[in-house]
Amino acid sequence: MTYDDFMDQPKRRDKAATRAKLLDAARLRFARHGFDGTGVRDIAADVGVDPALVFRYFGSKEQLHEEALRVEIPTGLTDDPARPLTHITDTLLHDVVFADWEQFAGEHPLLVMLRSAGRPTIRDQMRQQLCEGYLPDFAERLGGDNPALRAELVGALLIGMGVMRTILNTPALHNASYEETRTLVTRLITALSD
Amino acid sequence: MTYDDFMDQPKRRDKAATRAKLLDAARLRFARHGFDGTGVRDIAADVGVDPALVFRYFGSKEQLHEEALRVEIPTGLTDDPARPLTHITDTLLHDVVFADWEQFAGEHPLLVMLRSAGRPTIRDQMRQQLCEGYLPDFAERLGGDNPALRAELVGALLIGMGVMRTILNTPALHNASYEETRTLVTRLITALSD
DNA sequence: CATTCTTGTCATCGGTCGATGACTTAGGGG
DNA sequence: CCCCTAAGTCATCGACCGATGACAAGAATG
Repeated sequence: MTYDDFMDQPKRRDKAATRAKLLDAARLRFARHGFDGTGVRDIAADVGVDPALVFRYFGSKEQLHEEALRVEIPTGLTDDPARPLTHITDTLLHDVVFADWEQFAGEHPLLVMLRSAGRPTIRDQMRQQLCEGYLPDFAERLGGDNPALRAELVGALLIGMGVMRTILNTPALHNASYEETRTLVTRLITALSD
Repeated sequence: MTYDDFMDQPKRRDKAATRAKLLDAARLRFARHGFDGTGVRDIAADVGVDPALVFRYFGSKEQLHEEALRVEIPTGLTDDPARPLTHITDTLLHDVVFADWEQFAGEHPLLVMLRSAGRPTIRDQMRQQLCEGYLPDFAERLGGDNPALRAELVGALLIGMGVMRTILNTPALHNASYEETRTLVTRLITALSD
């Protein structure tokens, strides 16, 4: 037992800290088992605290879920209008499909939400993040007729890859390196942006 | 009230018929609200029958779900080895993404399963149908190095389009015609199969 | 009409769920 | 040292869940 563990032993009371711990535990549980598969008692038990605190701090299980899965749209990705689309999709491929989001059990928050897509509120939240956060930047750089549709195809490819790699665990995508996948995806994107 | 309705009135007892009705109702409920969001009481109420019959006929809610969402892999799609991949993806684009599966609330069974992807058994069932039913035929026709990975990219595109169109309801894919989507998808597939 | 098998119903069990409100205890300021 | 506020606990509620087994009623058979 380390010194810090020993200092934590006498259960210091700290609202902000326990709130944060609850959020962390909720992220993991929701990510692994979805909304319906997770109980407030489970989350509270992970933190070692009474389930009633969940409702005191977050109001309801739904609000806890919303706050736990809220994710800031990464800025700085698209602020340079001259940055080519393939660079952006490279980054997204890395962050959405290949990155290890340890706070979300290894998956990107968007994919985590998909696991709870039975709830209409979660579906709406997810569509909003997609349509307002990512797709406009795709469309802006794609050109051609119906750039919105082409942008959604790009989004569909990334979402689908994420689903297959981290939810369904299909073998090829699971074993493929980021590099060899990137070259194929780049080829697809350029084919879409004539 | 028609003559047939009148004949149905005295609740004729017919095991096969009520079993089938339960399966239909289960399909709709599971498709709309997912596994956890559906109760056996709901399904039985749709049919106008006692919930206990679900367990008598199917054993458990899980087995009912499995049987309700079981879907035969369409044969005749890939039995001609000379049939080009783009023809196959055209068909799949039509059947998986654009077709209206009225028995499944308008969605393809694979997408319906995704809504209940919190359950490990359902995930496994879905991966198996994908990896054994569709992807090998893709890989066989794609060529290049790592055809399995390319095949999974094709699958990812279709799955992602289905998710965005019928689960998230993104506007462009929802409003796009099958034809204009098909030309874009064809371009993507050919770019992948050099 | 009586018997018998099948189809459907009823009551209920044990458990889990989200949520509430009253209670206890820790800890810092007077 | 006491006291008051805030952090955490406890008991419990009402609803719903999947599942079981005993029972009633319809249909087939003689």
